[in-house]
Amino acid sequence: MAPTPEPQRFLPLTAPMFHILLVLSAGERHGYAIMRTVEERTAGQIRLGSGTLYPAIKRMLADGWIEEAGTRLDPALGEEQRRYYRLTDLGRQVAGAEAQRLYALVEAARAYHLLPEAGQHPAGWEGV
Amino acid sequence: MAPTPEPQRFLPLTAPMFHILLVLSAGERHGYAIMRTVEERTAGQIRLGSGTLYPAIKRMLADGWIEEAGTRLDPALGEEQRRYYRLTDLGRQVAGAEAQRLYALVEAARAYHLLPEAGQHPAGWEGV
DNA sequence: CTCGGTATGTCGATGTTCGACATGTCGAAC
DNA sequence: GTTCGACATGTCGAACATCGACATACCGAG
Repeated sequence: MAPTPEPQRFLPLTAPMFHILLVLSAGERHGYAIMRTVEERTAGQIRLGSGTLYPAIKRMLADGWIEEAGTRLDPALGEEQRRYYRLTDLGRQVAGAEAQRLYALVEAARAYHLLPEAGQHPAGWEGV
Repeated sequence: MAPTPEPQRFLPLTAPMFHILLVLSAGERHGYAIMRTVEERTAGQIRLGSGTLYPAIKRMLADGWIEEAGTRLDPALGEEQRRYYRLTDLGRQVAGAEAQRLYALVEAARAYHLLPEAGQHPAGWEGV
């Protein structure tokens, strides 16, 4: 039945790992841009230090969740040493599987009245 | 504005910790019952070993998320050595804050098309 | 009387995060 | 011209949590 039963074996993901997959799902980025985008997206609430980010990238490459999109020599920016990464199919599947896991937890939390009722957005949590 | 001392400072929670809070939010339980309830609730997908559970309980007690509800000598069960725990107000707040954090991540995942559109439940994920 | 389930707990190995440090470039301010 | 902050990548050690295995003990069924 399941064409790809694999991505679940990596769950659960840690928070930093999921945040990285999340920003990469929106497009290619280099390491520093991942940091900044996460910080921006969460209004400064989540900050990835380089000691978290770069080892995480290394593991994701090794596990085939992401691949290098080429070191770009941006013509407008001198010759910067930036390493760009993009999600692989597996990476997107892992991110999707983790998102479904989180979704199920949120539903459970609602059932136990830890959250406002379905459809209602709690104030101040629009985009973390 | 915040009447209580920042439950957010404990976030993010690890998966085992949140599962424990989740089952305790439904009522008092002893350690072994927590294990079995989590396993039951997730159709056997999540299993807490005792090496995860008991140290986690110890930390939660120390941080005031849970409190001992008394060692019960169940009259029908001889004198069993069971330690019951219940959520404190702080524990419920921490669980709620974590649930909101997860909710925001799910919304972000939806915005990035990692999940089916709003309101639709992906098949086979009703209660994990 | 042995086996499986209940019940609590420790131990060591492993893996991840976190903050600090290291290195180097670039443009703007002074 | 040099100092400063932002960009950019990376390593290191300490701290912490999980995980599976092991330890202990009681109980009832077969």
